[in-house]
Amino acid sequence: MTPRADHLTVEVVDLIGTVVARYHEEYEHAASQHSLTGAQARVLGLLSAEPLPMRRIAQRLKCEPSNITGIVDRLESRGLVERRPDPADRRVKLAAPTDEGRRTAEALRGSLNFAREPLGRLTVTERTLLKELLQRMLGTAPE
Amino acid sequence: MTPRADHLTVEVVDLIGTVVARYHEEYEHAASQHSLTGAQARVLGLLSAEPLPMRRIAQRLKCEPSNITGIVDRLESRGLVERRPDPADRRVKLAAPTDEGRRTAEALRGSLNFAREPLGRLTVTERTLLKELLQRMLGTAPE
DNA sequence: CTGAATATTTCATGCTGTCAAGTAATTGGG
DNA sequence: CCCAATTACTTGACAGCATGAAATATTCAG
Repeated sequence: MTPRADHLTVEVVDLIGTVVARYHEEYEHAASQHSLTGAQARVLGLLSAEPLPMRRIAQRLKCEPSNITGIVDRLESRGLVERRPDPADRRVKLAAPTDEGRRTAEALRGSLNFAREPLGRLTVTERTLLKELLQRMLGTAPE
Repeated sequence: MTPRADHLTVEVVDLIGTVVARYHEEYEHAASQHSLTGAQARVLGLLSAEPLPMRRIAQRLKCEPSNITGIVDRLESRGLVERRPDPADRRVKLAAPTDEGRRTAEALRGSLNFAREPLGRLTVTERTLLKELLQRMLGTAPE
């Protein structure tokens, strides 16, 4: 049942590997345009949607909370993020973007041209098809 | 012409982001099963296909050659890789896997189950379709 | 109220990555 | 032929990411 190492599957995995490499490359490049590292850009992007406790950030990024301390430190020292107390729990610190942080996050989204360049080669029908295939692959399809 | 930020494209980019995250996670996990880091596993995988000069490895991984020195140092200190002189050019050192390195690389490929798990949800027809879409997207399609 | 659990930070450590400088070997123009 | 430029690799210094263990402050449960 499970495709072991048949030729087709190997080809697809290879292609996905290429997509992964290309995506990373562009993400890092977009981040460095704004003097940010990839990790910093990811955290800033997360926070621009919604302020989060340090712990939650770590869960989203699947890393240790102690790691987030440093990343938020660097973002904070650039004035892109600030730590706010959580009124509901004094142990918790909420990381929230500043106005400049929000602007940077917005600019970051704009300069991530992975969306435009490779996907621009596909028609709307093809993009729809690709979406459905990826959803099924990831098990996020609505059945 | 280019899809700017339409809903469909954003969805597809999001899905690709999820694929990228999942792929990385599984790759790192497979590597750590063998006490290797992701970078070490990537280099070992490259070399298991064919011994390469340090410079070529750096080009493939898109990083500085001085970085490769350290990674190959660590692989060499574990007996997975050895440096050999290039008979044609005495400046060049070829990094080649040892027997154990080849065995580790083989085991690594086997334990990378990204191929089996998510792709297993797709039929052969769907995998073929996905392959073609990715090829077109990456501009590697045969036309 | 006390002890366990939780949220964050700090510290030590290792790996990845960059850059600049240094060594060794090759190559090409005069 | 020879010397200057180039190329391949290494080294050292430094920043960032990531982990794990220990410390602090706070909450929570019994």
